[in-house]
Amino acid sequence: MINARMKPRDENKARDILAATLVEVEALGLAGLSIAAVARRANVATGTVYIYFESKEALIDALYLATKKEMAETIFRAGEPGPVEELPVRVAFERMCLAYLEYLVENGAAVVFMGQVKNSPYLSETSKRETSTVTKALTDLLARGRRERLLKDLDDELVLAFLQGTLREMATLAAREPRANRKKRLRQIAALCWDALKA
Amino acid sequence: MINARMKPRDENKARDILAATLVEVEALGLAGLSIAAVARRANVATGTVYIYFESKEALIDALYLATKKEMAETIFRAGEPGPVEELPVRVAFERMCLAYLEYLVENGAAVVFMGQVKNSPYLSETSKRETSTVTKALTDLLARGRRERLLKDLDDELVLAFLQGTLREMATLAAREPRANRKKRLRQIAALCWDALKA
Amino acid sequence: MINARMKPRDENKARDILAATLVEVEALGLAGLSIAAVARRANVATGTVYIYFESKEALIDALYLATKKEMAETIFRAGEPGPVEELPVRVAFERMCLAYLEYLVENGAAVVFMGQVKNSPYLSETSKRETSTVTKALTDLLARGRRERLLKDLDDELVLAFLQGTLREMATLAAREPRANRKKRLRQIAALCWDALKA
Amino acid sequence: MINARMKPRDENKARDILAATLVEVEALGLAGLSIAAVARRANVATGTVYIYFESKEALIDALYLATKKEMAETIFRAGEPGPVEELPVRVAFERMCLAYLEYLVENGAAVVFMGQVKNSPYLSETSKRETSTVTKALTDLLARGRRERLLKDLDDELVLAFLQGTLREMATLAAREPRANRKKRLRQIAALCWDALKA
DNA sequence: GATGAATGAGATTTCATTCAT
DNA sequence: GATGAATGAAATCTCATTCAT
Repeated sequence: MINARMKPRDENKARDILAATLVEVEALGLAGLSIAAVARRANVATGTVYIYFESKEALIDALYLATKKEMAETIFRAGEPGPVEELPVRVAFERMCLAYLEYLVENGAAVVFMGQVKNSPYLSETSKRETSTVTKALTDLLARGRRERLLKDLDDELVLAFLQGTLREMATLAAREPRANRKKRLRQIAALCWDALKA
Repeated sequence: MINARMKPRDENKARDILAATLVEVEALGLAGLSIAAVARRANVATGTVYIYFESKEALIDALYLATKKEMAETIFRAGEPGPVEELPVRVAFERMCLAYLEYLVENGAAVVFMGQVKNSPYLSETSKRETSTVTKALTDLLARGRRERLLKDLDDELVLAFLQGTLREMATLAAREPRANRKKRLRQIAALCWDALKA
Repeated sequence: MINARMKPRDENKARDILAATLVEVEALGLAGLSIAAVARRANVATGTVYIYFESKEALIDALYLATKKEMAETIFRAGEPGPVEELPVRVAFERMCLAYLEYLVENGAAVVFMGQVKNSPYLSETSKRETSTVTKALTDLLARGRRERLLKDLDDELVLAFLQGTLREMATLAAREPRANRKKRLRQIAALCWDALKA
Repeated sequence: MINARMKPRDENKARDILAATLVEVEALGLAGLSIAAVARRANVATGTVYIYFESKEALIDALYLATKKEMAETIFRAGEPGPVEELPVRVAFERMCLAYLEYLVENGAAVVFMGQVKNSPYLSETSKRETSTVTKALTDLLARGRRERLLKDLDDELVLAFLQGTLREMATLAAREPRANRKKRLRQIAALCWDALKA
């Protein structure tokens, strides 16, 4: 028996719409985003978008949360297999940096989207606050690094902002590079970050 | 005697409109920008905006170029008084970082604007390409640093992206800090950058 | 089954909008034409006009072509039933004149519209050139008339311009006449034209 | 002593503005007419137009009356030197037709303007009614022609409309013709008109 | 649920007219 | 009188959202 008010069942369609939104924002920016274009790219009718998302704002909000979560999980999974806590700090740090960089390079659209969405009138206050609990893996590592006198004694907030800014910008650069050089380039970047933060 | 072919009689008005645009974009993002709101904030009639700028696109383009130029000049002036070429590399580097950071902290709106405008449908290709010639002061310094074996042997492009991303992100952080701590915090950041790049 | 790529579902609506445009232009001229007024008269929302016609220019262009086609077909059908080629030249000529005159009298709005639209900034060059192939019926008749030494030896272009100008102007006059006199008046006009052109 | 409320003294400027209006309407139609463009073409400032004409409507109205008057005078002067009344009807008729045709050929812009202005929202009712008293020369001639049994017994109104429509349309045609052929072509047209109207 | 035509509020842009210089 | 920047009402056009099918 299916409840008439149940959530729409076709979860693929919601995914298609979110993906289409990402591509559109990458191409034209948030200011150039129209629901009609999203629907066209997702191969659904305009009205269908409103079955899965209450409004344009809700759509953007949902994409924001989804992207944020995916980013965090990417870093988180960088420790696996095998618990991060047992690796030497430097190795774990480099793994995480590389995982995040690779994610950013492969997902340029996500980078653009997150950049656009901040300071836009669309993002709800709730979503802005929503801090991923998954960054915990990283802050734990930083704490350990400080304890072991390997890292400078800096606020988490500062370090996170540093990594955020650096990696995002440099991933954009690396994405333009030929595939062959890329691995080397990413390692270079990770080394840069370590040098910046090491005691 | 004013040239009959020049439209703007009052250069202040163009400035007012550009300034109003910056404030509006900071508040509502590029997607929330309306010419009516800009005009209201600049204390002119809607139509007046079109006397100074051909279209919304042209307005944004002009603001982009103006902001880019101002940013570059800020770094450039950091060497003065006294030619940068005679300072030790490390001192000159720190001066430039601090000058840029201070500019970014004081001009959060500009940071937001530049972030929004990239990947927007408004920016003309010409403006995107327009590279400030003023970054030369910085690249000269980097070259000197490499020659003196003080800096890592990295592409200018990579280093510029690194500084760009790091400083922008961290300036945003610093802007939220109480005025008292700020100076110290900015120095911390500049040190971070040096450590990242030093040989 | 309707092609997914075709926009107008309701062909009547396109017709309504075209008709409303004609009425508006008759009343206020092309210079007084506003899309809002057209929409109001056609009983649709302003936005709906843009579903059926890309722009104001496209709407006017479409109306121009439709009107031109209708005019040509009116003359063309004057020969039916029974092929024009078998009628005496004079009879066929008079039939065509009368048919065209009657059309013009009944469709004063079309006359006004065509007069306004020429030399307007709205008409595309393509549409201006688009010459109805249907005038062939008339030029065939003129050729036969010349062969039979019934008509003066004049360029088709000159004769067509003569009929065009004369009939349009006089139809406007006839339209103001009481219905009772009209038939007689139209015959008078057709006779005038024959006298002008006969050898 | 000059009255402060006197009419503007520079009559040339008024003429320039009227002439500029004519050219603009010929190029873009009445719907494409803007005061700014008129001013630009007349080499005056926008505001200056309003010194000589109360409003856009008044400007168009004035141009309408001026053009109408000029047209009538052209026909009128065709009889001179020497009173039309003493010439044979046919000769006088041809002279008038040719004079009018030549005027129309030389003044294509006036033809376009008059066509556009009819059925426009700009023309005042007063101006529409204003019938030139100068057409009297022509109607006198027509009356004489009828008395002498040279012309068909038709209403003046009908004949005037006939000539109006025919000559205007054919002048447009003749204007496109090389100068050399033109004289011959105009005679052809005048002959056509005579044949149409002769008894 | 899915569709896409229809809606109309609101955005951009134009332009007749005014007014300070 | 002459100028052209400034005005703001009104036009064109867009697009988030709704709704009949």
